[in-house]
Amino acid sequence: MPSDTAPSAARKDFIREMVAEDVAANRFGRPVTTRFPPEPNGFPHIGHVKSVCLNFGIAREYGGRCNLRFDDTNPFTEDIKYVEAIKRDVEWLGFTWDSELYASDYFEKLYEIAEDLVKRGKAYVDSQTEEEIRVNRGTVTTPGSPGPYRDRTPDENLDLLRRMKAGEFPDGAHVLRAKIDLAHPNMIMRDPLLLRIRHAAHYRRGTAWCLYPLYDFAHGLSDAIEGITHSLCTLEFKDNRDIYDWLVHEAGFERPPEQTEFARLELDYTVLSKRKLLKLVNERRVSGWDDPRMPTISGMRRRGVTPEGLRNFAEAIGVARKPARTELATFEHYIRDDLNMRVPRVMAVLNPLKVVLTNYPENQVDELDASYYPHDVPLTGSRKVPFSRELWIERDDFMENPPKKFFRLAPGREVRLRYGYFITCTDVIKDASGNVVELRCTYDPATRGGDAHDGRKVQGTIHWVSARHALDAEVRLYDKLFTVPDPDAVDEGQEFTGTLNPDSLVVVPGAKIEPSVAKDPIGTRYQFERTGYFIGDTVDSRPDHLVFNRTVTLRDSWAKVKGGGAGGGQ
RNA sequence: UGCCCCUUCGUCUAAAGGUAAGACAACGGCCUUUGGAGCCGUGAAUCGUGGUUCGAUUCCACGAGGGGCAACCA
Repeated sequence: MPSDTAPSAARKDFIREMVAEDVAANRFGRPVTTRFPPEPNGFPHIGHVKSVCLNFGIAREYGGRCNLRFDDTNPFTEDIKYVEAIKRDVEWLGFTWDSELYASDYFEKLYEIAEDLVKRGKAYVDSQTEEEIRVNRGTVTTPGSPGPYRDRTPDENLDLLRRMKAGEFPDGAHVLRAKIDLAHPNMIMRDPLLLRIRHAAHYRRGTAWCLYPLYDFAHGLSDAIEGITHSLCTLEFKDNRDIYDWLVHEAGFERPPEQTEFARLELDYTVLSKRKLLKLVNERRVSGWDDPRMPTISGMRRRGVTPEGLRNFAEAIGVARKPARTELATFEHYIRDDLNMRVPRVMAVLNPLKVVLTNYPENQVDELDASYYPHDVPLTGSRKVPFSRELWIERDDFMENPPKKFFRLAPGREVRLRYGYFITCTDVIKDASGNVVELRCTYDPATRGGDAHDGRKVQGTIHWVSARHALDAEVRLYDKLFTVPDPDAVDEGQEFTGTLNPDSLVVVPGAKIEPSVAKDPIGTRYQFERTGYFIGDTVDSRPDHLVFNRTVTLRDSWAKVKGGGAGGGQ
């Protein structure tokens, strides 16, 4: 194992502390074994990243194993396409599972355990309606009461159970319940349901099997069957731990897994419930599960986020028992931090303003050297960028009446064109309604490459592209999907979709980009100098119609100086 | 209203009875052919009240606040 994956002595989270102690004591008598247990009913998202990094990370750090197990116990909601998405995304994140397993493969084993429970009087077949079961469970403040079927004999229960399995009864006619205590202070323990009848097509089991285990019955026992040592799950399963322990004990497992709960990820301006994400997809609020605005792994991948950036983020936020909400700035920081060190810089003008260099020869073209990386990124490489008499610059980089701290182009002012020449604005051309439509500038031939050999200073450096050589591009500027930090916290009767951000996607159809990108494969990541990080869209970009997605903006300290809104963009 | 869990800078996470630390964010400066990056610096927290102790963020009690649980979902 490489030393850099070894658990560091300091700053271990409470789960790693526990695992380290268990390893030292050889508590389980087997290697550390964890699992990532998604239900295949949706695409995995940034919240799953936290869990994946935790489970696979711990297995790697302690020389153990981590399984990928699909908790596929509900035929109504699950689909093979989600299995495929989950596998692809976990691999893309950089993890390899030791075994690929399915709870649906344990249905027979689970059934055997169910028969055993019945024979020992620990479980019974209940034939109340769903409504009756709910009513007789009581409430948080009042105890439940036993239903009329609770005292059926083991023989009677066994007969019924076998006939349930044989498919003799319709959905909902009977359920198998653990016989524990209808007045238990923990609601979960009030005779929890174990098996229910579902005459439905399961994506793996087809229609041959009709007895589906519920989460509580399937999860802990699946863990135990697989020899899991540390079963890590989110806080809302804390109360379920009682039934987890009860079942693995009743099933007779030696040194069963131990469940430990941690706080799930909550991210500002983001929704992470699969139900809500599905709704966004179904109602076409987004283009699909992989819409770059989605917090799904596939959406973030299409947006240009890297696996390393995601992993660094997951490590940075840590793991604890306190429910916690992370600021978007934290996420963006780790994404930028990773991109900064790896992607080439190119020049693209999103909102073009024409510049004519009046002292530059009409048909001359200069090929300028431009490094792909700034001085402080330890990567090398460069390309040639064509320079000519007519250029595009960013409209925001010119102001006719600039305020005090504006360092860019203005009438009479000199700026540096990145990797090009110093230019000075001599004339401002306007249309009939007074809009600036073109600038006339002069360039200084002695400043080729951007160096003033006489020691002259300019305050600003701006990006540009040669008008004649520029490629047209569509640029998609993505911003946060919601306008409020906690879109889940809507008033009673309100839909969370009411806080969707109408400007979460701004399409810029007429961007101009330097020609060097034509040779790069679709899906190449760049920094557009002074603008942000972008990626060629893997779905819609074509050589004759380039499309770039903004991954994240650069930090924009000018936006703060200027006042006004900060540079947007998750 | 019953049971359970949680509470440390604005945010996230450390400190296992002994100087409250780091990251993100903020602010100031330096540097800069990206108003990027980097570097340096500043401000910023133990929910409250008691108790145990030489000493409490840590242990205990009570209170307050937040969260979870009453699906044939997971």
